Amino acid sequence: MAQPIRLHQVSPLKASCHQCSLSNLCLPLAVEDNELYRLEDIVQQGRIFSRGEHIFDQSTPFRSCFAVKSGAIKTSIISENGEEQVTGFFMPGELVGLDSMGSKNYACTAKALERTSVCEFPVDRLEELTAKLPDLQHHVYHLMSQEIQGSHQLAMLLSKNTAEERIAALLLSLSSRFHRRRMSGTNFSLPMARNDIANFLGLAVETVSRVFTRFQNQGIISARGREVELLDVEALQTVTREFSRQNQ
Amino acid sequence: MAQPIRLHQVSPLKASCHQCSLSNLCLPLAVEDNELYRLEDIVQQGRIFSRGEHIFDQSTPFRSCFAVKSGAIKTSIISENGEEQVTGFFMPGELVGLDSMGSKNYACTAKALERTSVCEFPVDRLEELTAKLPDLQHHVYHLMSQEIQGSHQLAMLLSKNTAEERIAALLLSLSSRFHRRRMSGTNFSLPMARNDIANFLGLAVETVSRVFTRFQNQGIISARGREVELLDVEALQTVTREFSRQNQ
DNA sequence: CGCGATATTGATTATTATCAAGGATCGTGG
DNA sequence: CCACGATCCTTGATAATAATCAATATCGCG
Repeated sequence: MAQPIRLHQVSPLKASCHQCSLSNLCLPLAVEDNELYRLEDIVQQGRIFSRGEHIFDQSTPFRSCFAVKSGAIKTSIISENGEEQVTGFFMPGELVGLDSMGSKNYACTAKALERTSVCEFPVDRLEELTAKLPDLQHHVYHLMSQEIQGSHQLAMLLSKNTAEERIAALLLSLSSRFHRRRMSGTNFSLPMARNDIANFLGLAVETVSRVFTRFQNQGIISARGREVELLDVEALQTVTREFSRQNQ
Repeated sequence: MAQPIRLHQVSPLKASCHQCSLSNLCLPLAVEDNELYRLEDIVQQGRIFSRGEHIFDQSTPFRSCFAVKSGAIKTSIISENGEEQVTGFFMPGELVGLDSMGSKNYACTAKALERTSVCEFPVDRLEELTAKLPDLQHHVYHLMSQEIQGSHQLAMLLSKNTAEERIAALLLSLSSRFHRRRMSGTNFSLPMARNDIANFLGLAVETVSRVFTRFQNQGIISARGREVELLDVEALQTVTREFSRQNQ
């Protein structure tokens, strides 16, 4: 039983999911230890992208999903007229490209927000593997449904909430995602520019700026550029719920 | 080979995908004829829901996906404060519940907009079957990714487009979905109330009403209640692209 | 036929976009 | 290491789209 595992680990091109600190967030989460070699077998050792580089481009042939190992990625769709909509931010341990599963071409463009390393899962191999490992298949379904749900939440945010509520929600989301990686949930560095935040939340950059300063004046956060400190998480949570108070 | 098929078809509780007029839109689309019995084997003959009835409720245990056979369904999520967001409309041939795949509970509530019949696919059996039929697995991935993409498009619509553009886009979407079923794409009956349209598109009901009358005055559509006729499809398409013109 | 739910229309308000300008920060090359 | 340009961020003034408030009209159903 141990033999085949070793055999696969020796290849320098294969990632070692066993040793990855993100294995409890990423796909290995759904794979038994003694089956992990099968995942390692299809993973391609990640390239490193520097800030601004594209991991993949919308409408080019869909080949792989990518797990973020370090850094951060933003995905966006471009409409026929060239209008961009940021559809998501992806942090270490998160899987990019699920919105293209089962499609011929990538449904969006993925861009590194900072120096970013990724693990690559070729989809043909991934589909083969999910057919063999029910738990992995279940997990992929789960991740995809999570992405649908997240997108629905975003739609809700966009159509029902004020600028302050949207930004509070984003800050809290980032906070919990940092926290999950055992990093500070109150003191972190935003991987994205104000512009990306604005686009993602359906706001103008100026509005984002104004809300940041308003939150600072209220002592809820402290921000210098991309460095953010959440001084009053409860207040932020209140802001996201504020809407409901007024309406009931 | 023909024997097992017959054997399964005789059960009165099993749906006959073979004979279903929607088999080219629904899951059978991805299953070979000689494997179709396996799908029929897990399908539960659809119940019929009258207008307003719930097919399933958010936060109750996730058991099944449902294919719409006739009628129409709306899905919506309710936030902690009771705020509702309509997340989608489902027409015959479309699959409801994918946003809950891999989850313990339903992620949304599904409600019949009119008298609606459905086919039920229990997820445990469906997951088993997708593991055995690679084409079906691929198709489910495809449908889920389509739902992610649709949701991203909605986010784009909500954050970047005017009321007129949003409504034009919805009308065109419905038109093409009717057309796909070989029904008129220019003369149909809206399955949902103005309220649902408004909620889905992030608008106030009054705004929806106003846009409808504006479109009528411009001779683009003709509407009496839920009966709609698209008089000038090109004009509608122009409206959805109007935004781009102005910005470049 | 009548009631409640749904839809339309009008007047006013408010949130956020847009326009405009200045200030900070970053990265690069001299 | 500093200077430069470019990008990014902030702040202010004004404008516009759609929400809200309010009232009436119509539809659908029992």
